[in-house]
Amino acid sequence: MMQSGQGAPTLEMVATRAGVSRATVSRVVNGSPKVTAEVVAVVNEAIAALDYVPNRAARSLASRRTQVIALVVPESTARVFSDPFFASVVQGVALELAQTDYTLNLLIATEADSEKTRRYLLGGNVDGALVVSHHSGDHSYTRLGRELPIVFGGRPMGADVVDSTYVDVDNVEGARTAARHLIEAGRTRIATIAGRQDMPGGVDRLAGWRAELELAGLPHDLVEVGDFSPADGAAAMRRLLARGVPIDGLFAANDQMAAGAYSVIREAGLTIPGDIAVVGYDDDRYGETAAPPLTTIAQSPVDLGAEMARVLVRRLAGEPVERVTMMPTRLVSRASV
Amino acid sequence: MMQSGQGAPTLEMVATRAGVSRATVSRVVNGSPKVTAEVVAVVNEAIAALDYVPNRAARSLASRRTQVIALVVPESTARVFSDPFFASVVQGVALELAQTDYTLNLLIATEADSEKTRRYLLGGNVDGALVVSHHSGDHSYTRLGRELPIVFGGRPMGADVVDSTYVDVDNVEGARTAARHLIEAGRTRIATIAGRQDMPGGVDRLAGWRAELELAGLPHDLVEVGDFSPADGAAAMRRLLARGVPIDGLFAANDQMAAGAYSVIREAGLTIPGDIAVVGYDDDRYGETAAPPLTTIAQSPVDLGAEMARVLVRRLAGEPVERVTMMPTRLVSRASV
DNA sequence: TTGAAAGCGCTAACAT
DNA sequence: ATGTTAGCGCTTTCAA
Repeated sequence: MMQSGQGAPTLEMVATRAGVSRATVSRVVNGSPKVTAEVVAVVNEAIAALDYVPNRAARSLASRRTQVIALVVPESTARVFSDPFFASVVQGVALELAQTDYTLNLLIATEADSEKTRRYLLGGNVDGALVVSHHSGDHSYTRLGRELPIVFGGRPMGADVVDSTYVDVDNVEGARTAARHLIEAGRTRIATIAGRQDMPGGVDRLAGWRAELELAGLPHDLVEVGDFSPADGAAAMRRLLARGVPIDGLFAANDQMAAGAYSVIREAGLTIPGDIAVVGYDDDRYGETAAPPLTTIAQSPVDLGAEMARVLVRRLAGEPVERVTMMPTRLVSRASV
Repeated sequence: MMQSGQGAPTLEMVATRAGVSRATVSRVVNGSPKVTAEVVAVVNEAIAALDYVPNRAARSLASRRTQVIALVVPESTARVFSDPFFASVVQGVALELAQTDYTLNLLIATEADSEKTRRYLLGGNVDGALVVSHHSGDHSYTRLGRELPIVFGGRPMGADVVDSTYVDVDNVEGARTAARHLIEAGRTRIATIAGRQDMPGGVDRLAGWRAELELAGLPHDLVEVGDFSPADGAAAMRRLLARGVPIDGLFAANDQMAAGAYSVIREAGLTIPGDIAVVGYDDDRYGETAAPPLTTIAQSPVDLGAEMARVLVRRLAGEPVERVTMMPTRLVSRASV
């Protein structure tokens, strides 16, 4: 099935054909500066003629570098993997890494064999790792940061946060913007459907909402928590309405929960934004066609992923990197406010 | 923890500690049947004691197998990567592969350097590849099937289809089920918002819808095509309504377009299912909380991904595999019909 | 059933 | 600036 000739051409074959030593070919392949331009040309010609591609395994074995970066998605996150946010982060990482010499190793880390994942990562199989959105529970990955270069996506929650490198969307600022928008629209009884409080995004968005309401001297006790799913958003909205107190504004910690809230608001015979103005978070594609179109806080998960990859690659190259990178958010104003 | 002094423990260290040769340790690690149970035990003890993890590069170099499977997502697909369907397929693949000795190499293949991708795949970097949903345009991958074991996700559209191995959801049957459901509900003027006709899913779902209407002796000319996005679904619905002919049933080729159609139907002052009964496809999480909840055709993209991985792994193991595997679909009946 | 020995294709000192 | 020479850690005949 695999043969197109007699096996792949080796560096040695290139050397022979170019009339130089293997070491020289290796230098050319790795872009060493100390090779004559003429020699480089001859070698490259031979490489092209033979359609030579370096053997990763051999290269890795000899150099003790794998050129592999693992993208670890904890299973708990994978459960909401169908959430476009995570999918896009993965996409961003893949696209960025494609520009480099690194290969992407996608790992769904089930909690069952987290030890296996640990072993794998520390077993010299990868040069570094990218870990997306993990909860306060799995400190294992924050710990790993001491033995393997790791860049987290989203602020890690744990004891070792102080010396972890991470890239995050500015959840606090995004939530403040959302709350401010509601306040500027004249709303005074603003509720929020917060996200899981064991996830940084859940905590930070709630904190931002609260901070802005406090600043405006408005009450900030209309809080219900959901798990980021539409169904839970609907349930939270139901609880909010059941409190029997008036509500004229709502900030949902993500668009999926906002979608759930929409249906409950409608069921209750209330209008959006007439009775309740709504702001979501994430700007996933459904908000656009919702009725009314959802005002939301946009971030670019693809950019987040790409930035994580960039930071790790720079760090692997020995360059100094900032420990924290914040990705900006922006308000997408539509008809729900 | 880590052995003092040098880096990771090597097979040789295990051999020394267990008092056997490196060859024997290798056999144990690879599960060779011809090693005494006692020896196996001793070796495994040493492995555990040293926290030994085989070095992939060395293993790969010596065995001439990479133990790497590439998951290729054409960029055109990645654009709709935020579509939960693809994200879930990726998840399924990752979970399945985690059960094996294979490593997942995720590749977003940009059309710009498709040649680079080709080289990479044929350069001995992977043992096999999984390719998801590609269009009629990129025959490159169907061709690759001759030189590298490949399993496609979704029926490949191209000249070499006949000798490609693929796993697909049964789009034709799913669409027939949707149409039948609408017919059984007494609808007689059933329209469809078909998906892109350069994608197998688009073609097959349209064909299934048409076949079922023909069978029932109903007209099947109410067709508009969308690109699977909510926005395009809305546009298609607008065109359908603009025809000025009565419509009492709608089959959307995916839930995202159904979501778009919903908003247009509402805008037009029509009710669901009163005026128009709607059936979607994919059962993504929004359908549940739509108003009214969307009746749809469910497939399991995670299972699809897992099955693709399973088929490829079996094939790499030299076992005979079925060229075509069809994953079942099922009707999820909610309030939109 | 086990061991000895010869590489797998490449990089990295160290020489020249 | 280029070549020589050892390995990197493992699998795999081939013998014993």
